[in-house]
Amino acid sequence: MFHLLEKRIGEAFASRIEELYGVKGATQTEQPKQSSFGEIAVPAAFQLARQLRKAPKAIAGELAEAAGSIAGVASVEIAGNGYLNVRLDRGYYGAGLLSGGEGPRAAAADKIIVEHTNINPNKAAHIGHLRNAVLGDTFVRMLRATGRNVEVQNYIDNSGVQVADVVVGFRHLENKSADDVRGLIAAPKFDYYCWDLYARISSYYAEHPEALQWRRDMLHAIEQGEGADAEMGSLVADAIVKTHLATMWRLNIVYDVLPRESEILHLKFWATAFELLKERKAIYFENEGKNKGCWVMPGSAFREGGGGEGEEDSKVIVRSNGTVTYVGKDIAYQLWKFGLLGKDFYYHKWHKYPDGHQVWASTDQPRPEAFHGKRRFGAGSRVYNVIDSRQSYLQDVVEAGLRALDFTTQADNSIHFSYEMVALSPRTCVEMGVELSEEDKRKPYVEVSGRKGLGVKADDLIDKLTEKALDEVTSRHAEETEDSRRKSARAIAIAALRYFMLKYTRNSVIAFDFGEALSFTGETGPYVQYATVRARRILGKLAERGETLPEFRSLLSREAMARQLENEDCWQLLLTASKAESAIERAVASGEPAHVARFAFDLAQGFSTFYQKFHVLDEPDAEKRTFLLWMTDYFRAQLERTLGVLGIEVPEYM
RNA sequence: GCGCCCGUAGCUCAGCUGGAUAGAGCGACUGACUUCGAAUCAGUAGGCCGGGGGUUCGAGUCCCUCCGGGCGCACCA
Repeated sequence: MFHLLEKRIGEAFASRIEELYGVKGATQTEQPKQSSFGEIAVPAAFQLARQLRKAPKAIAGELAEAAGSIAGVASVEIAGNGYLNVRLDRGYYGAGLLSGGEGPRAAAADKIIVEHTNINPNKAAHIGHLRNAVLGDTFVRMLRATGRNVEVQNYIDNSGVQVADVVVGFRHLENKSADDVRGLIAAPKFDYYCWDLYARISSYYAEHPEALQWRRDMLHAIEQGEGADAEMGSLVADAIVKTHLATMWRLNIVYDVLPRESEILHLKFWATAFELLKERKAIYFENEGKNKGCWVMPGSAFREGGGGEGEEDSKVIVRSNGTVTYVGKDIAYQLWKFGLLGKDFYYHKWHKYPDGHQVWASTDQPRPEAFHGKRRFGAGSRVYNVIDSRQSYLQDVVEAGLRALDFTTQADNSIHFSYEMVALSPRTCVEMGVELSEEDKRKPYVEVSGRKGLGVKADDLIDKLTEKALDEVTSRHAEETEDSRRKSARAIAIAALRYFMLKYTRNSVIAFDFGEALSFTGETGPYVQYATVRARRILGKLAERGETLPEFRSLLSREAMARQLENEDCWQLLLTASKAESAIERAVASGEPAHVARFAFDLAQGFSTFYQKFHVLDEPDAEKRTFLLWMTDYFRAQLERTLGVLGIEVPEYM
């Protein structure tokens, strides 16, 4: 509703401006800082002042005069030195909300691909990965909530160095056979086992550089895809991917398809991309200098303002030994995402979630259960790669690759959805018993490192949060069964975690601190849940008293709405609650899930004041009581909807 | 050296494409549970938005510069 009026008012003034001054263009609207100024402000007079060489105030006067009547608008006033402040017709607005407002939106035909999570399948997920997955998943939910068609991909680098290292660990440090590893996989916490093993082999390499030959051999064996080492590699990678999906499922995060690097290799995606790059002269063969014998992309392709004719700035795509680098594979993969490669994977069913959702994984052979044609993956019109900002250089190269191939539109639609890293606060390091170097102690935060095994594992954090939530729930609801209390505790823990990961904007470094992450008061997920639970409770009490929810539409006429909304508190609260659509749309436009989180908090805060101020069920005046009940139900619906976009569930009690 | 990001209240952070008197949470201090649940609410204190220039009707927001901090800049992924 608010969204609708913003648009209508903007358009109305745009057409008046064109009529009066012959100036075309969209007219922007704002939300005034002070509620006493009205609901929507139009600063158009300031922009026009320069072009027309006229005082803003005079222009504002003429515009206000010409405004005429706009449906839903009560008045237009001139304020300050040229603002146009619009006051809405409260009865109209309330009645509009009651009758369901905006109507359904048209479903989009084209597909947006969001790639997120992308954890190396060689160890347990940690908090850094959580930020990626929560950010990606929430953005997906935002896009879907606003009618977009989205496909979620989780790229699995199952044939890279990190997997190879863990297999080297099993083979050379532990002398394990494939069956030994199968045994470990069957036992709990295989991902934790690998976490430690990975740290061990990393430090072994540091002390015994000659052991790096093991890695090279292993990498080769895994890439070939044959032999005992390759078997162990896929065993490890597949098992770890399963643990990652399980961890993410705890957080309500699911995927549609898992494209795997092994298939990119075996199906020769790269070979096709390579031919294309050569043909269109996006890369060239270097005959001299330090990159002699390599295929490279000139630096001028991806660096601002060029500079880069020199070899210093160019990026190797194919090494002198003929193997392709990571970026090269990524270019091939990106081409596939846009359906530009002329090739596709085969797929098989990888995993079915408890709710029935099916995840597919790529495979290099046709399989009986594979599908054809109809529901192909990839071939999106826009691609969001959720990857931390440290990789922006490589992302620039990938984009430049598309551009060099003349896929300009696709390059423009390749979006690096970047975010800053999650580090550890020094205090948290101490709590975890990590010894810090003198240098690290002076830093504001310490970087997480898989190689050093330094980090907070995702499952540990979720467990810790759940236990704390369970304590809180138990202290209030000792009468409930353990199962029931655990169920609430899980929802609360996930809310705390997801909200914590979302409340910071993307390019702010999070210095992870247990104290802050474990907080359930103030601007947190549980706070928002609490407001929702309370709203539901009021409606629940109504039922307990033997009453049903009134027929709002017949009982609350437009006049009744107008009467009730004369109350300034009610009006302001309703206004806040009705901005969900507008807030989500704005957050999509700015690519900032934190804005949705912020809105959820505002909403919850609004309801909390409402709850405090009005005793709904004890209200003696019949019309007012009906109105307050409607407000309660409306808040409940908006809270639930917004929490849904954040991937947060509402517990029955807390 | 080059590129990107950050610097706003004691702490952690918001501030949408420049707009009216810069906002939250935590922490501190006052108050409010016989009430639809206090994981809450009402209130107080706390700011030269890192410094300095500029652009204009107007700058936390844009440009330049300096100072502090972080991250990148491999024939690693």
